Amino acid sequence: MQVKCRDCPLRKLSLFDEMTEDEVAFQQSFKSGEMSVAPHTTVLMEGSKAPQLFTVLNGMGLRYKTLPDGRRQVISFVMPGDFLGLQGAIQAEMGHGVEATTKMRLCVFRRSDIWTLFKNHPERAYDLTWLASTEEHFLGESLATVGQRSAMEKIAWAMVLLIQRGRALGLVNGTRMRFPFRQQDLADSLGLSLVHTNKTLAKLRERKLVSWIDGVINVQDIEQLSQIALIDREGWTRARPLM
Amino acid sequence: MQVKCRDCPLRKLSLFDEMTEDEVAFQQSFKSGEMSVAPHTTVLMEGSKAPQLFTVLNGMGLRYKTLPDGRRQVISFVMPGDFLGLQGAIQAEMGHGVEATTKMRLCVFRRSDIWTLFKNHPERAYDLTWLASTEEHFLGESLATVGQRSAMEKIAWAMVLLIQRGRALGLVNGTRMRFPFRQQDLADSLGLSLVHTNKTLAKLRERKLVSWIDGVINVQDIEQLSQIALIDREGWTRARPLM
DNA sequence: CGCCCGATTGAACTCACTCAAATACTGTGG
DNA sequence: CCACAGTATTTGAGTGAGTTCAATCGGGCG
Repeated sequence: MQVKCRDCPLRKLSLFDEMTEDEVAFQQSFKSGEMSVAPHTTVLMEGSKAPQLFTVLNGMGLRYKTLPDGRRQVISFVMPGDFLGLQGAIQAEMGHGVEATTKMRLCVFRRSDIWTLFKNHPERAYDLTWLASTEEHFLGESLATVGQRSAMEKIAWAMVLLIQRGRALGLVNGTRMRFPFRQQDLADSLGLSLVHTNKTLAKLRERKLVSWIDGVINVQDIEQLSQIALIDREGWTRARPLM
Repeated sequence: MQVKCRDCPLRKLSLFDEMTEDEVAFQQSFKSGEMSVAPHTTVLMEGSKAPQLFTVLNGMGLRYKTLPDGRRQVISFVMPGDFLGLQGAIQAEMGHGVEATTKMRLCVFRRSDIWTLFKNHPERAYDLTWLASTEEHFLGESLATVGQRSAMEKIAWAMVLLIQRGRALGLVNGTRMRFPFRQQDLADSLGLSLVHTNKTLAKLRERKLVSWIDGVINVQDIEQLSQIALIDREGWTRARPLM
């Protein structure tokens, strides 16, 4: 029932780099299985050293960190094509947890094979570094947003980036995208309270810039949203490796 | 006048991994020179694709991102042993800028040699990924701080982490460490205003937990500071690679 | 039907921000 | 050696963006 790497639907997206026959073959051998999880399952635990690495085939989720007193920071939203668990494989342990918000299908790799990859497949090792480095880049953007932007700017920023990402993944229908999270999740990702997030979303809805109703985001005016969010250069549409 | 890698003073610190003869030799061949810069020099420009990579030999600086309207987020403080420019080498361009706050001496590497490294030195390639992944980890921590902690918690958190890092680098004298930044820099790193940063520092000084006067931090009660900051596990004292 | 969870709205509060001005320090030129 | 300008720190006062508390609404499900 498992998808062969050569038939992987994700590879067809222009968002992802072309792969050589050889690379596909190696990737296939690297793959140790698939995993399906129910909504609200913890895929990787904060602080754990998981024996596995994952690539998200479909479904959405989030990465998060919790403070000892329970406050939670959502680090990023997880979408198809995302590679999970690198920190746990390279470092002793994961710096954040990952949970599947919807049901999710994941491609599973053995952590212990990582070294083989570095030893015998330098292009793929390079790709891994690319991924880590890109993640770092994106976290820098998030940090700037959470640290410097106002609530209105934050929400607009998040909406623009989400829709851009969704578009690159073929998840956007016209101006609409499924977004199966709670307002609390968005609030926790931007360092805002739930109430204020709700009120700010209401304002953007009234102004007919973006709505998020019944789990569907509808971006009506991405130009103006980008302007509010102070987004200049184009976000993450560049081709990236797929593991 | 240049330091040979085998004599590199940083390598003597227990903070950094042991290196084999072979690794030292390669590192030496990878090294293309040294660079000294005056205080307040931009080492890497935001959005640029620099042809060089650096390891900081000594001096301090900061990584930052600026919004189109001038607001600035300080991403992290740069200390000796830090590896700079990986994003520019792997991605098309740097996601943040780097400036030397004090005068700084840097070890210079050619960006174009990166591929050789992946091809012929898998252990070092692994180390590079380690660094990127650790940076990501740390940015996650910062994000959680900026997004979730209160001003008092933020400042306490920053002071604890800085002193821990300084200690690992042998920059701490008893409880004191040189910290050649402006309050504005700390404020920009935590998403606080200058004024509030100043007042919060004053409170911590009155309570005799930490003082920061004349460019010197004096941590008087790290226990209580850690408690305020909600820091549980020990920070970054684990051994790391040195490039 | 009743329960639970998430979204929504109103109201009061407060933490952190902005504005403003004084003080302290450093380097420069006369 | 002093005057002056520019920069960083400190302090006070008033304001406001965003928080917290609280209550209601609405849909899905057992």
